Amino acid sequence: MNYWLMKSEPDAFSLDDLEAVAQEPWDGVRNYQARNMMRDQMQVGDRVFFYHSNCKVPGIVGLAEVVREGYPDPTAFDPEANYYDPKSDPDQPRWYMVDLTFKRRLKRTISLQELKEHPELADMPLVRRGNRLSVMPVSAADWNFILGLE
DNA sequence: GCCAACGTTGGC
DNA sequence: GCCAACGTTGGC
Repeated sequence: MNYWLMKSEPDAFSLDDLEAVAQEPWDGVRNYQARNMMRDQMQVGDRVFFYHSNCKVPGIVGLAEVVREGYPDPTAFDPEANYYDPKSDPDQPRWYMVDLTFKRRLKRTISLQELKEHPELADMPLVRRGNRLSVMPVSAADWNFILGLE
């Protein structure tokens, strides 16, 4: 089993939104590194930190789980969709996604600021300057350490 | 293949 | 709203 952190802007899709649905296709990711992780590495049962970005207090707000492994993102083929990519061919899809489900909300938000205060987490891509990946791996040690902060 | 221009992300 | 960091695009 692997651990991940996935970012979402709460104005667009929040943890509450995830809780309200049985299963959510994580469509719209248009970054190759993130695509590779979703397509090649994420497995059913993997645990996910759900992170709110671009908001008042950015941080980890809850836990999710992968319930469907990587498959082609259909929004890339839809000219009406926000994330339409004419270069993604259904016969050779460029973009992939996974499905997530809500597990639970954290008792409190573990903010980015707080995460940065712990030297134990200094190697996390999340706390590195300029990091923009919306999907990133989390080590088991970091996963457990962060849950211990809750 | 280089790199300038441009668009996006996301913390602050 | 600002702007630094980064990815992508496209001319050459």
